[in-house]
Amino acid sequence: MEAPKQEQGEPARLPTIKDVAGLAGVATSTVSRALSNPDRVNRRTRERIEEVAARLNYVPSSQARGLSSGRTNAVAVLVPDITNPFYFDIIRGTQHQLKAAGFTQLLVDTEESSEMELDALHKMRRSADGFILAASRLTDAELAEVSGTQPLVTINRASAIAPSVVIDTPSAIIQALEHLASLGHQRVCYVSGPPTSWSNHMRWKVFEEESAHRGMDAHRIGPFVPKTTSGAAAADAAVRTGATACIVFNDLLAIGMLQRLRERGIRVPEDISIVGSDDIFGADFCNPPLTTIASPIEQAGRVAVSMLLSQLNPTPGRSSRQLAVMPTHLTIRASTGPAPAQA
Amino acid sequence: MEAPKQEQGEPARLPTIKDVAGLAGVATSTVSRALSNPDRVNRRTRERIEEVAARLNYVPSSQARGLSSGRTNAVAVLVPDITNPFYFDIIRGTQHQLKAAGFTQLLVDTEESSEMELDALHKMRRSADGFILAASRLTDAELAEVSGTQPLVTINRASAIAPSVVIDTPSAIIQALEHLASLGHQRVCYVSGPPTSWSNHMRWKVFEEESAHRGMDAHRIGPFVPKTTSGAAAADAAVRTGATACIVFNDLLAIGMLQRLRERGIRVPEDISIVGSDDIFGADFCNPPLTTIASPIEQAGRVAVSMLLSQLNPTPGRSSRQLAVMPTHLTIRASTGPAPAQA
DNA sequence: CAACTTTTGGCAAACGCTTGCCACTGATGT
DNA sequence: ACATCAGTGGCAAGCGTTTGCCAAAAGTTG
Repeated sequence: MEAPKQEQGEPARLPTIKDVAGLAGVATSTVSRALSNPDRVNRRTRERIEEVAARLNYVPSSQARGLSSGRTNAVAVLVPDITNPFYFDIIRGTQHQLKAAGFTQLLVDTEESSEMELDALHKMRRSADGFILAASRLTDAELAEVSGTQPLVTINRASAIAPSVVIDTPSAIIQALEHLASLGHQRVCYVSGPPTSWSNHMRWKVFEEESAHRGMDAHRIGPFVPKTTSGAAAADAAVRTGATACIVFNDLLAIGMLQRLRERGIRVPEDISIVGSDDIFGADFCNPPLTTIASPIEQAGRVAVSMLLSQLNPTPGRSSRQLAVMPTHLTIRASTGPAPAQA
Repeated sequence: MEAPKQEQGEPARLPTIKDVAGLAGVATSTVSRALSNPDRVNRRTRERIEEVAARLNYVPSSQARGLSSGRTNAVAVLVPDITNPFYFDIIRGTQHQLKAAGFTQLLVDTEESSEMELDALHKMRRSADGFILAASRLTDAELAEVSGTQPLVTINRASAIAPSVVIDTPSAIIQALEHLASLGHQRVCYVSGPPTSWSNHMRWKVFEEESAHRGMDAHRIGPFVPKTTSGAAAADAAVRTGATACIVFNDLLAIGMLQRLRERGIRVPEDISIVGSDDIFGADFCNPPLTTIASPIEQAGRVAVSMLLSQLNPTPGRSSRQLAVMPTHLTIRASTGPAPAQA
């Protein structure tokens, strides 16, 4: 494949603010202001400058801009696992909102590791104006330290320390248990995810309390890596508890369980009911379609961006919001059904 | 939520190369070289500098670096639809490889629009060293123009113009038709995707040729927006052609069709066989699991990055590769089966 | 019309780094 | 002993913006 390398004859130097200034007959400072601070300059001048800029196809260098202004117009979004559809939804949300605000999104996969998370936070502190931490794996202390240094907002990780947007887990778990109770389930099991996950912790806590409150028999298994591949182990463990219904840390794991149960000939929902969480892509068309705790994840991403941005340039009047709670609702599909008759 | 705003007392100016130079007793230029061009400096000096840098927790400003060196160490990845799992796989691949090479990934959603694509290409030409265009919607002319200006590689869009990595579509379609033929299908249908998609174009071309070659009766329907929501229309149209088997532009659409067919009580594969394309997340657990044309998409992303990087700093010896073809294979699951007996 | 106050635009100093060029030091070759 | 040279390190000129400060111009007021 020796395709001809087409070389550019002209190095085609990109036009700079200087070129614009020259052609418009003003100083570079005026061009700078005309473009980023329009009121600071006479309308006529501004229009002339804009015209020249457009003609030259001028695009300011974000590098230079960042260097002199101290702002980068970029926000880093840190997710534990870029592979997980759940985060895709968040990424979609942040991407959308950031773009709307003229910001660039820097996507980072922290691979479920708090070290990588800290490292990224540190390495990028110069290249991003702020951070969005999705499902942070940081300890409270670490979070506090980082939060003191740079603007950030967390998703699915509440703390008094940093602004955060969280899913209304308690309500979700309660809804799910209510649903299961109404189907006659008595022996229920929580299938847990990563031990470092705050939301996993929350879910179990509420699960435990609420099932006790309803006089249900609560089990817990795990932790499991929240991937479909861990579903087999989770399914086997779940069956072993004798529970007739499971609430699973997330849909990925739940879908994996579904597959395993099917392999083992255990019918869902006739033999065991499964409730997932997050309503990710695929939850509606797996087999059987998954009953799951749905929440507006993409919107969570958007809200997080809004909170971050209002933190970046604070409106003197009102202080920016410190906590946003996203509503949840149970989406009932075919993976939950009446509890099997007593054996 | 009036949480106390914790203000930083000390502005905590980040250490610069100057600070490091000061403490190490050398000039900034030496620090710069020690850090980015280690051989240019004495080992002892370098070690001292490194020690100081580590102690100060120094991180070079990518902005300043970029400004003076002309390189940004960032690559922009443009995808038509960030919502589509297919691109997630690509993004995963590029992300992984870029990170390994110390590059930052700038993710852009072009929303299936060639205008947005061109715009991004233009606006970001200063902030990225190169571009990866996944399933570009650009015309040949546009692509040629852009390619002349900045380093880029395309994925799933071959052209003599720019380096590209493509999926081996012909082989894939042939395999699929072979599979269908061996199941006794005679009347087959191609369900097409976006008209601006090069790969869609290719698939149909090969489909047409190969089915003619095999004496099969080839139909074509569409174009459809490649999302599950278009599946219903596609399914209805497909049924109407009387075809007993469909090859579908992508899995998203195929999964949507599966759902619709199920609703209509048309059995897959007993009444009609469906072959998807891409083997995205979900293709293995939908109902029925989808027979699909699988290819190493994530790897395609990685290869694209490699090609781009070798284009960025060319090795004098060998010219960088202009085309990479990713192998494909048919993953047979449960959505294809013997053709129904003649009506 | 003088004395102010706004508006508007220019000057030049950063911002933090890279890099071409030069100078110095020892080592090597003759 | 002298010229040469590779290895090191410093100087200073950028890179393309923003922005504080100042001055000229234009508008307002009494």
